[in-house]
Amino acid sequence: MSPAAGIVDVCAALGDPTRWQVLERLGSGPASASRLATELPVTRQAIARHLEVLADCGLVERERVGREVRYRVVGSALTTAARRLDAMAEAWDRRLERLRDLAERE
Amino acid sequence: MSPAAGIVDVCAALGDPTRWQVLERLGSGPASASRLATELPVTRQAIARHLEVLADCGLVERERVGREVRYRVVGSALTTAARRLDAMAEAWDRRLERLRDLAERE
DNA sequence: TCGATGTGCAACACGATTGTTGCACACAGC
DNA sequence: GCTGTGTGCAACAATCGTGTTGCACATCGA
Repeated sequence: MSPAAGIVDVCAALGDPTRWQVLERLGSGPASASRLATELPVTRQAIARHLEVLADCGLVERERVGREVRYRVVGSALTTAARRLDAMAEAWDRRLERLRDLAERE
Repeated sequence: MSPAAGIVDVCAALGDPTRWQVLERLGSGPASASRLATELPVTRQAIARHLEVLADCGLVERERVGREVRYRVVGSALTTAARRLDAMAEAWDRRLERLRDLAERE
């Protein structure tokens, strides 16, 4: 149960401000890379790479619509990540509290 | 309610495998940078910087014990981050579902 | 057919990260 | 006082990440 696999990649993806801008924009409705580029202060190519990162770790989904590629947020991926983090926090808290109890018993 | 402040930094901190090793080790009990360096395959200085990153976003706490500095995991910080992510995921899901309903009504 | 729009790929610049080594300093214990 | 251990700081190398420009190609629509 060590690294919980993809959680590191998800966190790395969420560790960039521009990707948060992309995600929050997609949270209000699907859009293509070109569309996003008109609304955010970065070029389409930069956004395309951010979208690739987000898609690689499952935070967004691609969907071809004619000649354009539309991206949508995958809320469940974020929910899963949140649950994993919460479970780890709880486990750590329990272990440390047990240590504290042991120390105080002597 | 845009970037939720420190969540980006927390995620960035969690986006590095070595920092996960440090966190998981600290999850089994507090330790100093030198101690961690003997258990992980990186130098003390590298670990010290990772600990600084983790401390800056509240994921670990420093505590001086004599001449050494002990670090402990702060589970509540991780829990807070998890709750924020979960809340965002839920908000996005709700908004997208409302969009879907609107589209299907016409 | 032709132009406009959307995408894909490559090269490049630049700063940030990550890791190292080396040295200086503080302090606990002999 | 001296040695060992823990910390702090600085310099350095190498890689990665982010963003840019430029160009080629596909496709929708007039």
